[in-house]
Amino acid sequence: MGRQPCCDKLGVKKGPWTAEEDKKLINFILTNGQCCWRAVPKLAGLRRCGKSCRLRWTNYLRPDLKRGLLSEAEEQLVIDLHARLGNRWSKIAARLPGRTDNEIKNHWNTHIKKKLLKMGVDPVTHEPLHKQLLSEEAEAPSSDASHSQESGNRCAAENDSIINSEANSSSSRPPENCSSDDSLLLDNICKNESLGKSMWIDEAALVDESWENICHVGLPSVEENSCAWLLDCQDFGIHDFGLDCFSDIEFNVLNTLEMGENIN
DNA sequence: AAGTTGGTCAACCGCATCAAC
DNA sequence: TGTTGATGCGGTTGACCAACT
Repeated sequence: MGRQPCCDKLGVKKGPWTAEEDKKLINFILTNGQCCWRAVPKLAGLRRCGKSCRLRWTNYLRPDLKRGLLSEAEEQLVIDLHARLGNRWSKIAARLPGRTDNEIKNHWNTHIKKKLLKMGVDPVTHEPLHKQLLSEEAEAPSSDASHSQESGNRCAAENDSIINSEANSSSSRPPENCSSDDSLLLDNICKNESLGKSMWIDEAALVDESWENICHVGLPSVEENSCAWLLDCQDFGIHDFGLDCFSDIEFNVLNTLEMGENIN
């Protein structure tokens, strides 16, 4: 016998989350921590699938999430990482603090893809389109689509080792074999300190760090990302969760939120 | 003003992998 | 050690909104 099913399909609610459901989920996770998603809906009093709860938390409710469009530097980083990793959005997201795989995937499909096409770059292979046309002409016609996918995967596999070795290195020094594109990227990253830091940090460390902030510190320091954090709080209604670690300033923001909720 | 189209993004679906039994 | 469920991930869908006709 294996485990119990994650949720009985009967009576499970689907569709958009209400503010009330969000509150219940946040309250539960802040109180009990992030464990065993199967049990979360029941314990939190939600008629949702555990999977749905996890998704809602990781993609929308996590306090360390950034909001708004990706910056130029972030976008450039996504493009570079996509060239290395392919469509492995979770890996890419792990290197952009405060961004989710879903968010990056959406941004890629709606913005970056078009941008690259406009620039004459194939968003799948990251090769110039004219160059690709020439190589496709030279190849057998049956190998086109599968080839680009395959080469993308191969590229991703090759780059796994690159990325892993980067991650294992605690130094902020770039890899010695980086291309001119990489150098350009690094310039962008260096302009954005937080990005620069995250670029070389191990993924697990990133996750742990963000969770440490929530569980033990309560809030990031005022200097670091205070605006982003306060904006996040607006989405939460954290004052309802019995946390006493917020300053008056933050409560002012939360009052604003409350007004918004009353409208809903 | 009403209808249509296109863009955006939250959420769902299904598959792969891992781990519990 | 095989089976089965949990979890994570990428792909896809659909609701909502703004721009356009």
